[in-house]
Amino acid sequence: MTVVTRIAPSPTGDPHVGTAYVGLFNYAYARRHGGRFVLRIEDTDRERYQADAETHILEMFAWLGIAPDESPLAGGPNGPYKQSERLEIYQAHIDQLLNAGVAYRAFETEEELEAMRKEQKQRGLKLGYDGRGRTLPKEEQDARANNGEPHVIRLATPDEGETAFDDLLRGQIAIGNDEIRDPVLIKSDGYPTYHFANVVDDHLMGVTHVMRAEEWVTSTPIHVLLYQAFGWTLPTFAHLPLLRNPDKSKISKRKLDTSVASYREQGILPEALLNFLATMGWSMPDGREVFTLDEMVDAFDPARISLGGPVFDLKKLRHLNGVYLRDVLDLEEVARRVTPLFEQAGYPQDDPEYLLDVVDVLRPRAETLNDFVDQGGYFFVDTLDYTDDARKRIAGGQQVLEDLERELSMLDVFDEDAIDDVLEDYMRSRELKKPAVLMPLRAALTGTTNAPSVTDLIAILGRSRVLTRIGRALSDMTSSLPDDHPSDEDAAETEAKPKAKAKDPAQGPSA
RNA sequence: GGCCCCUUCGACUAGCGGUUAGGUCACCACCCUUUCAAGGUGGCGGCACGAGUUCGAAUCUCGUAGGGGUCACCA
Repeated sequence: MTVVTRIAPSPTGDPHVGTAYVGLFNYAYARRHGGRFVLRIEDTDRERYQADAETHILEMFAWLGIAPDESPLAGGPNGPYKQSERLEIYQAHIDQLLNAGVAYRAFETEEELEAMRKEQKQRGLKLGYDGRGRTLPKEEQDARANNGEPHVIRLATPDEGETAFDDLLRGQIAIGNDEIRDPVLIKSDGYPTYHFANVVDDHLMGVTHVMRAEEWVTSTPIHVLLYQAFGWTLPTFAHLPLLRNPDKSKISKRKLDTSVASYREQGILPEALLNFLATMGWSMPDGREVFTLDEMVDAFDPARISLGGPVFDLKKLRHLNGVYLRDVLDLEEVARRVTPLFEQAGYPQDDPEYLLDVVDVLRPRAETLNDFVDQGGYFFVDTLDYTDDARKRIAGGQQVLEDLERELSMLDVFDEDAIDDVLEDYMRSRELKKPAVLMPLRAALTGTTNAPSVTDLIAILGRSRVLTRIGRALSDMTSSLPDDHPSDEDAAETEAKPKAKAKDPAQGPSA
């Protein structure tokens, strides 16, 4: 029997990391066993339905590189893959249960149900539907339904005994039948509930392994009862641990960023997100913590899933992302991915070799793709903004800058050795320490004090840019003497940028 | 609260009767160093508790505690 797994997200909002997580494990299991992975849209809640959510879910999986074998987009032999398009199927199946007397139509109004709960609370009884509608004769049920009276269809569940199932990860789980109230199968709007639709669809789509989040454990007996009512064989159930907020509660967007699109926008790589998610509850047999999707597939064994709810740790995700940026992806690939980001930020890219050099030198400092843009914009502008610190360094090193502007202008070959020689000679001849020379230079070249090696900067920027930037830093300083007050260092910090900007136009004509 | 699941460093985890309880992130220190990183070295830190089984328990059993989930015409 070929393995069939599925992910069944409901289109109710931004695609969730939990969906990606469960999808990943289902995908890995199916692939590992040469089976099929199905994506089914569970859009039976018309209240929470969001029109564009389905597209976003599909896009998310595409971005992650998790390709379903069957989906609304890919199609497949078991479609349609949207529950809203399968209403006739549910209709036919509910009729079976109705005719068999396993399900019944219930006509209680919301007020009635509320009153029932209230009374249960007062009398200290168990909360939940008490099965009062079961006694209504079938003829009467049908008559009232034919009359157009709103109603739901419920499953008549046993009152005694217990319903058990085997969980692949947890062993046998048994729940008393008195815990299972007659659950609604078909809502009054005619749409099926999750309980009903997922059982019917999983069976019809040939799903062999239901791997889903732990929150479903206690309602699994309902599903078991349904499988039994239809006379279908049970799939294997595997309830995955729930991703957690830092406070250990079930992951939620109130406490954590749960949107996959948001991580994408922050410059997180799909490979890194997947790798991170994979380590939430699962581990490689050899202990490796950095591995690809394919490597996970090859090694995937549910027996290695640990059941404690893993806390979603942003810091670790970011670190892993950094590892991918500098150790896993090659330079060209990183450059390729960062190109559109630079362009969106207003730094058109027309020199691939230059970009490669820039990425190479920025890489050790980047945790996300966005870091390249945030930290490396100065490579691509003609007019720099200077931070407050940078201005101080420039102001304190004017002589150095003047000297080096001259020295460098006489240099023919701008390679690292030659640059180093110039700098070394200069420092030696003036008996200056490295920081005294390099920091003003770094500030003049980048507008900031946090940047790569000065030698690298000079080599990458090249003669023309280097001389222009030094010259501009010098003229900028001489025309802004008031900035040199050494006393108001901290207070001026937030003003630094606007000030620098305000002054630029004044120097502008040459640019 | 009832029911169900879970429990190894702060976080993610390895371990599946005999280990000085290992690794990763974070944190700290040192090294490297030209700033910021990256990198290197070292450190801090854990088997929730109590019984039992056993020659021997992080590993098996049972209790207790703690955490989580679930009790909808949402999934």
